[in-house]
Amino acid sequence: MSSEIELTPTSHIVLGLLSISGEATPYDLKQMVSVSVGNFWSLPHSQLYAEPARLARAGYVIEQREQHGRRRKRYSLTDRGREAFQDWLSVLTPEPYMLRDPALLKLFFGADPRALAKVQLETHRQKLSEYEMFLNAPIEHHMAGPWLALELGVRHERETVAFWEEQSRSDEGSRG
Amino acid sequence: MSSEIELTPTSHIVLGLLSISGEATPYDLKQMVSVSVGNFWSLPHSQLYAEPARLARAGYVIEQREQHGRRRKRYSLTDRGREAFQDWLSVLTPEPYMLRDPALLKLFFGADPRALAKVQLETHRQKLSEYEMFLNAPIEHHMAGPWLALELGVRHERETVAFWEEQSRSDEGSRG
DNA sequence: TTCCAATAGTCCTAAACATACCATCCGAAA
DNA sequence: TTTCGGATGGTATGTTTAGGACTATTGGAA
Repeated sequence: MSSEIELTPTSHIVLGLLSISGEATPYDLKQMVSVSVGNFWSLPHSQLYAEPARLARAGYVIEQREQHGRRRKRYSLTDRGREAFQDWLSVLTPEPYMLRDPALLKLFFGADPRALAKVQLETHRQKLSEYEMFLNAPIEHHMAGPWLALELGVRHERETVAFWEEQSRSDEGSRG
Repeated sequence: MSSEIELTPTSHIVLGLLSISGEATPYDLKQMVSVSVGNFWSLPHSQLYAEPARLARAGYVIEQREQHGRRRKRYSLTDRGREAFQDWLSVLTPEPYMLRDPALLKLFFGADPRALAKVQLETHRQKLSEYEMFLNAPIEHHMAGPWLALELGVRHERETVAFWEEQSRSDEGSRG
Protein backbone atom coordinates (compact mmCIF):
# COMPACT_ATOMS: atom_id res chain seq x y z
CA MET A 1 0.00 0.00 0.00
CA SER A 2 2.24 2.79 1.25
CA SER A 3 3.47 4.53 -1.87
CA GLU A 4 7.11 5.46 -1.98
CA ILE A 5 7.86 9.10 -1.49
CA GLU A 6 10.99 11.14 -1.14
CA LEU A 7 11.55 12.57 2.28
CA THR A 8 12.29 16.25 1.97
CA PRO A 9 13.37 18.78 4.56
CA THR A 10 9.72 19.59 5.03
CA SER A 11 9.06 15.95 5.79
CA HIS A 12 11.76 15.89 8.42
CA ILE A 13 10.45 18.98 10.07
CA VAL A 14 7.05 17.37 10.40
CA LEU A 15 8.50 14.10 11.61
CA GLY A 16 10.73 15.94 14.05
CA LEU A 17 7.94 18.01 15.51
CA LEU A 18 5.78 14.94 15.88
CA SER A 19 8.59 13.12 17.60
CA ILE A 20 8.82 15.95 20.11
CA SER A 21 5.14 16.49 20.66
CA GLY A 22 3.86 12.96 20.36
CA GLU A 23 0.96 14.01 18.23
CA ALA A 24 -0.34 17.13 16.65
CA THR A 25 -2.88 18.59 14.28
CA PRO A 26 -1.64 20.62 11.33
CA TYR A 27 -2.64 23.69 13.23
CA ASP A 28 -0.51 22.64 16.15
CA LEU A 29 2.38 22.11 13.79
CA LYS A 30 1.84 25.55 12.41
CA GLN A 31 2.08 27.04 15.90
CA MET A 32 5.16 25.04 16.74
CA VAL A 33 6.90 25.99 13.53
CA SER A 34 6.19 29.64 14.00
CA VAL A 35 8.08 29.80 17.27
CA SER A 36 10.88 27.41 16.48
CA VAL A 37 12.22 26.12 13.18
CA GLY A 38 10.19 28.72 11.34
CA ASN A 39 12.80 31.21 12.41
CA PHE A 40 15.37 29.67 10.16
CA TRP A 41 13.40 27.49 7.84
CA SER A 42 10.27 29.16 6.67
CA LEU A 43 7.46 27.31 5.06
CA PRO A 44 3.95 28.25 4.07
CA HIS A 45 1.33 26.95 6.45
CA SER A 46 -0.40 25.14 3.65
CA GLN A 47 2.55 22.79 3.62
CA LEU A 48 1.76 21.75 7.13
CA TYR A 49 -1.58 20.48 5.96
CA ALA A 50 -0.31 18.86 2.80
CA GLU A 51 2.82 17.26 4.13
CA PRO A 52 1.38 15.16 6.99
CA ALA A 53 -1.22 13.83 4.58
CA ARG A 54 1.54 12.87 2.19
CA LEU A 55 3.49 11.22 4.99
CA ALA A 56 0.38 9.36 6.05
CA ARG A 57 -0.11 7.96 2.57
CA ALA A 58 3.43 6.64 2.68
CA GLY A 59 3.07 5.15 6.12
CA TYR A 60 5.33 7.42 8.12
CA VAL A 61 2.57 8.81 10.26
CA ILE A 62 -0.97 7.86 11.08
CA GLU A 63 -3.92 10.11 10.84
CA GLN A 64 -6.88 10.00 13.17
CA ARG A 65 -9.81 12.29 13.20
CA GLU A 66 -10.98 13.77 16.43
CA GLN A 67 -14.36 12.42 17.48
CA HIS A 68 -15.92 15.70 18.48
CA GLY A 69 -16.06 19.31 17.49
CA ARG A 70 -14.26 20.01 14.29
CA ARG A 71 -13.07 16.48 13.87
CA ARG A 72 -9.61 17.71 13.17
CA LYS A 73 -6.91 15.41 11.95
CA ARG A 74 -4.31 14.43 14.52
CA TYR A 75 -1.08 12.92 13.34
CA SER A 76 1.44 10.78 15.14
CA LEU A 77 4.52 8.83 14.13
CA THR A 78 4.48 5.22 13.12
CA ASP A 79 7.52 3.05 13.79
CA ARG A 80 8.50 3.64 10.24
CA GLY A 81 8.30 7.36 10.77
CA ARG A 82 10.34 7.24 13.95
CA GLU A 83 12.96 5.20 12.24
CA ALA A 84 13.15 7.43 9.20
CA PHE A 85 13.57 10.43 11.43
CA GLN A 86 16.38 8.87 13.44
CA ASP A 87 18.10 7.81 10.25
CA TRP A 88 18.00 11.31 8.94
CA LEU A 89 19.27 12.70 12.23
CA SER A 90 22.25 10.42 12.33
CA VAL A 91 23.39 10.74 8.75
CA LEU A 92 25.72 13.69 8.75
CA THR A 93 26.60 14.53 5.20
CA PRO A 94 27.71 17.94 4.05
CA GLU A 95 24.44 19.06 2.57
CA PRO A 96 24.42 22.43 0.92
CA TYR A 97 23.02 25.31 2.86
CA MET A 98 21.39 28.27 1.32
CA LEU A 99 21.18 31.89 2.26
CA ARG A 100 18.68 33.93 0.37
CA ASP A 101 18.60 37.56 1.13
CA PRO A 102 16.95 39.89 -1.36
CA ALA A 103 18.80 42.78 0.21
CA LEU A 104 22.10 41.11 -0.46
CA LEU A 105 21.04 40.63 -4.03
CA LYS A 106 20.30 44.30 -4.36
CA LEU A 107 23.55 45.19 -2.71
CA PHE A 108 25.36 42.96 -5.15
CA PHE A 109 23.72 44.58 -8.12
CA GLY A 110 24.56 48.06 -7.01
CA ALA A 111 21.79 49.41 -4.80
CA ASP A 112 22.85 52.23 -2.51
CA PRO A 113 24.31 50.61 0.61
CA ARG A 114 23.30 53.38 2.94
CA ALA A 115 19.71 53.39 1.84
CA LEU A 116 19.60 49.62 2.01
CA ALA A 117 21.16 49.66 5.44
CA LYS A 118 18.44 51.85 6.81
CA VAL A 119 15.78 49.29 6.03
CA GLN A 120 17.89 46.26 6.83
CA LEU A 121 18.88 47.53 10.22
CA GLU A 122 15.30 47.81 11.26
CA THR A 123 14.51 44.25 10.28
CA HIS A 124 17.61 42.65 11.67
CA ARG A 125 17.75 44.59 14.91
CA GLN A 126 14.22 43.54 15.58
CA LYS A 127 15.00 39.93 14.83
CA LEU A 128 18.06 40.08 17.01
CA SER A 129 16.28 41.49 19.99
CA GLU A 130 13.59 38.88 19.60
CA TYR A 131 16.23 36.16 19.69
CA GLU A 132 17.99 37.71 22.61
CA MET A 133 14.80 37.74 24.59
CA PHE A 134 14.63 34.01 24.16
CA LEU A 135 18.27 33.65 25.14
CA ASN A 136 17.83 35.68 28.28
CA ALA A 137 14.57 34.12 29.32
CA PRO A 138 15.04 32.45 32.70
CA ILE A 139 14.50 28.88 31.72
CA GLU A 140 16.26 26.13 33.55
CA HIS A 141 14.80 23.43 31.41
CA HIS A 142 15.72 23.87 27.79
CA MET A 143 16.53 21.47 25.05
CA ALA A 144 20.06 21.55 23.79
CA GLY A 145 19.24 21.50 20.08
CA PRO A 146 16.92 24.47 19.86
CA TRP A 147 19.18 26.35 22.20
CA LEU A 148 22.22 25.86 20.00
CA ALA A 149 20.29 26.70 16.87
CA LEU A 150 19.17 29.89 18.55
CA GLU A 151 22.72 30.72 19.45
CA LEU A 152 23.89 30.43 15.89
CA GLY A 153 20.94 32.52 14.83
CA VAL A 154 21.91 35.24 17.25
CA ARG A 155 25.47 35.25 16.03
CA HIS A 156 24.38 35.60 12.45
CA GLU A 157 22.07 38.42 13.32
CA ARG A 158 24.70 40.25 15.32
CA GLU A 159 27.11 40.01 12.45
CA THR A 160 24.48 41.16 10.02
CA VAL A 161 23.53 44.12 12.15
CA ALA A 162 27.18 45.07 12.54
CA PHE A 163 27.63 44.92 8.79
CA TRP A 164 24.69 47.13 8.00
CA GLU A 165 25.69 49.56 10.72
CA GLU A 166 29.00 49.99 9.01
CA GLN A 167 27.27 50.53 5.72
CA SER A 168 24.98 53.14 7.16
CA ARG A 169 28.01 55.00 8.53
CA SER A 170 30.13 54.75 5.42
CA ASP A 171 30.43 57.99 3.50
CA GLU A 172 29.38 58.13 -0.09
CA GLY A 173 31.90 59.03 -2.77
CA SER A 174 34.34 56.17 -2.28
CA ARG A 175 33.99 54.45 -5.57
CA GLY A 176 36.73 52.19 -6.96
CA MET B 1 1.61 41.01 -27.20
CA SER B 2 3.94 40.85 -24.20
CA SER B 3 2.05 38.82 -21.65
CA GLU B 4 2.17 40.02 -18.08
CA ILE B 5 4.42 38.06 -15.80
CA GLU B 6 5.53 38.41 -12.24
CA LEU B 7 9.17 39.32 -11.81
CA THR B 8 10.77 36.96 -9.36
CA PRO B 9 14.20 37.06 -7.75
CA THR B 10 15.36 34.79 -10.53
CA SER B 11 14.13 37.34 -13.04
CA HIS B 12 16.08 40.08 -11.37
CA ILE B 13 19.21 38.03 -11.33
CA VAL B 14 18.92 37.49 -15.06
CA LEU B 15 18.12 41.13 -15.69
CA GLY B 16 20.98 42.19 -13.45
CA LEU B 17 23.52 39.97 -15.10
CA LEU B 18 22.41 41.13 -18.51
CA SER B 19 22.67 44.72 -17.40
CA ILE B 20 26.25 44.06 -16.37
CA SER B 21 27.33 41.98 -19.32
CA GLY B 22 25.32 43.62 -22.07
CA GLU B 23 24.31 40.34 -23.54
CA ALA B 24 24.70 36.68 -22.75
CA THR B 25 23.64 33.18 -23.64
CA PRO B 26 22.08 31.05 -20.96
CA TYR B 27 25.36 29.24 -20.71
CA ASP B 28 27.15 32.50 -20.06
CA LEU B 29 24.64 33.31 -17.38
CA LYS B 30 25.28 29.96 -15.83
CA GLN B 31 29.00 30.70 -15.65
CA MET B 32 28.43 34.13 -14.24
CA VAL B 33 26.05 32.89 -11.61
CA SER B 34 28.40 30.16 -10.50
CA VAL B 35 31.13 32.64 -9.56
CA SER B 36 28.97 35.41 -8.22
CA VAL B 37 25.39 35.48 -7.01
CA GLY B 38 25.33 31.71 -7.01
CA ASN B 39 27.30 31.90 -3.80
CA PHE B 40 24.42 33.33 -1.93
CA TRP B 41 21.46 32.64 -4.14
CA SER B 42 21.58 29.23 -5.66
CA LEU B 43 19.47 28.26 -8.59
CA PRO B 44 19.41 25.25 -10.88
CA HIS B 45 21.01 25.89 -14.23
CA SER B 46 17.84 24.89 -16.00
CA GLN B 47 16.33 28.09 -14.69
CA LEU B 48 18.83 30.08 -16.65
CA TYR B 49 17.44 28.62 -19.80
CA ALA B 50 13.80 28.92 -18.84
CA GLU B 51 13.83 32.34 -17.28
CA PRO B 52 15.30 34.39 -20.14
CA ALA B 53 12.75 32.81 -22.45
CA ARG B 54 10.01 33.80 -20.08
CA LEU B 55 11.39 37.32 -19.86
CA ALA B 56 11.57 37.47 -23.63
CA ARG B 57 7.93 36.56 -23.98
CA ALA B 58 7.04 39.41 -21.67
CA GLY B 59 9.23 41.90 -23.46
CA TYR B 60 11.94 42.47 -20.85
CA VAL B 61 14.71 41.03 -22.98
CA ILE B 62 15.18 40.22 -26.61
CA GLU B 63 16.41 36.96 -27.94
CA GLN B 64 18.57 36.59 -31.02
CA ARG B 65 20.04 33.41 -32.35
CA GLU B 66 23.65 33.29 -33.30
CA GLN B 67 24.13 32.98 -37.03
CA HIS B 68 26.81 30.33 -36.96
CA GLY B 69 27.84 27.25 -35.09
CA ARG B 70 25.32 26.18 -32.53
CA ARG B 71 23.06 29.08 -33.19
CA ARG B 72 22.76 29.72 -29.52
CA LYS B 73 20.33 32.19 -28.10
CA ARG B 74 21.78 35.47 -26.94
CA TYR B 75 19.74 37.69 -24.72
CA SER B 76 19.96 41.37 -24.02
CA LEU B 77 17.84 43.89 -22.18
CA THR B 78 15.12 45.93 -23.76
CA ASP B 79 14.31 49.35 -22.40
CA ARG B 80 11.50 47.79 -20.51
CA GLY B 81 13.92 45.32 -18.95
CA ARG B 82 16.40 48.01 -18.00
CA GLU B 83 13.65 50.01 -16.43
CA ALA B 84 12.21 47.10 -14.50
CA PHE B 85 15.63 46.28 -13.16
CA GLN B 86 16.28 49.82 -11.99
CA ASP B 87 12.88 49.94 -10.37
CA TRP B 88 13.61 46.81 -8.45
CA LEU B 89 17.01 48.10 -7.39
CA SER B 90 15.65 51.29 -6.03
CA VAL B 91 12.70 49.93 -4.12
CA LEU B 92 14.09 49.08 -0.72
CA THR B 93 11.52 47.15 1.22
CA PRO B 94 12.29 44.89 4.15
CA GLU B 95 11.90 41.65 2.29
CA PRO B 96 12.46 38.55 4.35
CA TYR B 97 15.76 36.77 4.10
CA MET B 98 16.08 33.07 4.48
CA LEU B 99 18.79 30.82 5.76
CA ARG B 100 18.26 27.19 5.00
CA ASP B 101 20.83 24.93 6.48
CA PRO B 102 20.00 21.26 6.84
CA ALA B 103 22.73 21.00 9.44
CA LEU B 104 21.02 23.62 11.54
CA LEU B 105 17.82 21.67 11.23
CA LYS B 106 19.55 18.55 12.50
CA LEU B 107 21.16 20.47 15.30
CA PHE B 108 17.77 21.80 16.28
CA PHE B 109 16.26 18.34 16.36
CA GLY B 110 18.96 16.92 18.52
CA ALA B 111 21.77 15.59 16.35
CA ASP B 112 25.11 15.31 18.12
CA PRO B 113 26.75 18.74 17.84
CA ARG B 114 30.27 17.41 17.85
CA ALA B 115 29.64 14.95 15.06
CA LEU B 116 27.80 17.60 13.09
CA ALA B 117 30.60 20.05 13.65
CA LYS B 118 33.14 17.77 12.10
CA VAL B 119 31.34 17.76 8.79
CA GLN B 120 30.23 21.36 8.91
CA LEU B 121 33.69 22.65 9.62
CA GLU B 122 35.00 21.09 6.50
CA THR B 123 32.34 22.65 4.32
CA HIS B 124 32.43 26.09 5.84
CA ARG B 125 36.19 26.39 6.18
CA GLN B 126 36.47 25.59 2.53
CA LYS B 127 33.86 28.14 1.61
CA LEU B 128 35.53 30.72 3.79
CA SER B 129 38.95 30.24 2.28
CA GLU B 130 37.43 30.44 -1.16
CA TYR B 131 35.87 33.77 -0.26
CA GLU B 132 39.03 35.04 1.33
CA MET B 133 40.96 34.29 -1.80
CA PHE B 134 38.62 36.60 -3.65
CA LEU B 135 38.99 39.25 -0.97
CA ASN B 136 42.75 39.11 -1.07
CA ALA B 137 43.04 38.97 -4.80
CA PRO B 138 45.01 42.00 -5.97
CA ILE B 139 42.34 43.75 -7.94
CA GLU B 140 42.34 47.47 -8.21
CA HIS B 141 39.20 47.60 -10.23
CA HIS B 142 36.30 46.02 -8.42
CA MET B 143 32.65 46.79 -8.32
CA ALA B 144 31.35 47.99 -5.03
CA GLY B 145 28.26 45.79 -4.91
CA PRO B 146 29.83 42.37 -5.39
CA TRP B 147 32.62 43.40 -3.07
CA LEU B 148 30.26 44.29 -0.24
CA ALA B 149 28.22 41.17 -0.77
CA LEU B 150 31.38 39.17 -0.56
CA GLU B 151 32.32 40.90 2.64
CA LEU B 152 29.06 40.01 4.30
CA GLY B 153 29.49 36.47 3.04
CA VAL B 154 32.90 36.26 4.64
CA ARG B 155 31.59 37.53 7.92
CA HIS B 156 28.82 34.99 7.94
CA GLU B 157 31.22 32.21 7.18
CA ARG B 158 33.66 33.29 9.84
CA GLU B 159 30.91 33.34 12.40
CA THR B 160 29.68 29.96 11.30
CA VAL B 161 33.14 28.44 11.45
CA ALA B 162 33.67 29.90 14.91
CA PHE B 163 30.39 28.43 16.06
CA TRP B 164 31.13 24.94 14.83
CA GLU B 165 34.63 25.10 16.25
CA GLU B 166 33.14 25.72 19.64
CA GLN B 167 30.79 22.83 19.18
CA SER B 168 33.58 20.51 18.21
CA ARG B 169 35.46 21.49 21.36
CA SER B 170 32.52 21.28 23.71
CA ASP B 171 32.57 18.27 25.98
CA GLU B 172 29.69 15.88 25.92
CA GLY B 173 27.70 15.31 29.10
CA SER B 174 26.49 18.86 29.67
CA ARG B 175 22.80 18.32 29.30
CA GLY B 176 20.25 20.69 30.81
C1' DT C 1 37.99 8.48 -37.67
C1' DT C 2 36.70 7.47 -33.47
C1' DC C 3 36.81 8.57 -28.95
C1' DC C 4 36.62 11.59 -25.06
C1' DA C 5 35.89 15.56 -22.28
C1' DA C 6 34.04 19.91 -22.15
C1' DT C 7 30.52 22.59 -23.62
C1' DA C 8 25.62 23.61 -24.31
C1' DG C 9 20.86 22.83 -23.90
C1' DT C 10 16.24 20.39 -23.04
C1' DC C 11 12.78 18.15 -20.48
C1' DC C 12 10.25 16.15 -16.86
C1' DT C 13 8.01 15.25 -12.28
C1' DA C 14 7.44 16.11 -7.72
C1' DA C 15 7.62 19.53 -4.41
C1' DA C 16 7.25 24.13 -2.73
C1' DC C 17 5.21 28.68 -2.85
C1' DA C 18 1.92 32.17 -2.17
C1' DT C 19 -2.12 33.50 -1.37
C1' DA C 20 -6.89 33.75 -1.69
C1' DC C 21 -10.64 31.80 -0.07
C1' DC C 22 -13.81 29.11 3.04
C1' DA C 23 -15.57 27.41 7.56
C1' DT C 24 -16.13 27.20 12.50
C1' DC C 25 -16.24 28.69 17.10
C1' DC C 26 -16.92 31.76 20.87
C1' DG C 27 -17.79 35.61 23.50
C1' DA C 28 -19.44 40.46 23.87
C1' DA C 29 -22.61 43.72 23.01
C1' DA C 30 -27.03 45.27 20.94
C1' DT D 1 -31.20 35.95 21.00
C1' DT D 2 -29.13 37.65 17.20
C1' DT D 3 -25.17 39.45 15.06
C1' DC D 4 -20.70 40.66 14.71
C1' DG D 5 -15.82 40.16 14.72
C1' DG D 6 -11.69 38.05 15.73
C1' DA D 7 -9.22 34.00 16.48
C1' DT D 8 -9.03 29.49 15.06
C1' DG D 9 -8.69 26.00 11.60
C1' DG D 10 -8.52 24.29 6.76
C1' DT D 11 -8.70 23.93 1.58
C1' DA D 12 -7.80 24.97 -3.20
C1' DT D 13 -5.25 26.50 -7.04
C1' DG D 14 -1.93 28.23 -10.44
C1' DT D 15 2.88 29.20 -10.77
C1' DT D 16 7.53 28.49 -9.90
C1' DT D 17 11.38 25.79 -8.40
C1' DA D 18 14.22 22.06 -7.66
C1' DG D 19 17.23 19.18 -9.49
C1' DG D 20 18.29 15.63 -12.12
C1' DA D 21 18.37 12.76 -16.21
C1' DC D 22 18.94 13.07 -20.67
C1' DT D 23 20.54 14.76 -25.33
C1' DA D 24 23.42 17.05 -28.55
C1' DT D 25 27.52 19.48 -30.30
C1' DT D 26 32.27 20.53 -30.66
C1' DG D 27 37.25 20.27 -30.85
C1' DG D 28 41.22 17.94 -30.11
C1' DA D 29 44.20 13.95 -29.21
C1' DA D 30 45.16 9.14 -29.98
